Amino acid sequence: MGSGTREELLALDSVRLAPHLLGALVSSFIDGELVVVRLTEVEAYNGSSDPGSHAYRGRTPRNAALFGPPGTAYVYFTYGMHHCANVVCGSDGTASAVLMRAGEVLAGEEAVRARRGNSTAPAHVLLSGPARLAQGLGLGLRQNGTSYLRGTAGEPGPSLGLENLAAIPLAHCRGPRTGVSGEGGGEAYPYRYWLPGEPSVSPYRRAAPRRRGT
DNA sequence: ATGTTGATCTTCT
DNA sequence: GAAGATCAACATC
Repeated sequence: MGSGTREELLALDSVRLAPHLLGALVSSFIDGELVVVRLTEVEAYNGSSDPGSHAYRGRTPRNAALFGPPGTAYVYFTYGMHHCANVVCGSDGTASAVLMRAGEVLAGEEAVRARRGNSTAPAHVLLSGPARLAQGLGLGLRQNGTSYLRGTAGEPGPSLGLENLAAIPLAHCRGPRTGVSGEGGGEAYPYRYWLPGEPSVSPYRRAAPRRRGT
């Protein structure tokens, strides 16, 4: 039996790891700003066997970081303007990952507000959504492929952290993933996990097909 | 509170 | 050419 160390937990596949990430602390030290966030909502994506995963159709230049070792950050650019960030997990090469969807600011709220361009909104909406969370943490393609596991211990320069994973998951809920349409959506893949009663958890929205542009 | 739409661009078909 | 692991603004109730 594992004793629940961070490395042991990150070696689990995404669906098993996800609940252990609820309540965990993600930190970034980027552009001289330290931000610490407590995760309240995540979604699991299970690699090549999961129609909702970016790795479902194999490895591409964009998703290469998904195939890296556990603890790798997979950050991607989408909708022409947003970034979203994952924690890669499972056996090396399985492309299993957990998307960070929402969190609560514990430190660095000023930096988060500056990055989000929002000095007035209530704190709980600042990091409510995957693109908001990534933006608040300052995550972009520069962090894609870097590791959450290398603490900086004196090293200058950008770095990420991931601490305080739950050895025993906190009480949580789960349900269908947000924003995933087609086969990977709906009740067939109830891989969204969240902490009940957290104001930062975004309401569930079924993936809505967009109307064709002109 | 809930629903609709434009923005904007990379990736894959 | 179309869709996409989204968000913010706006319309309507």
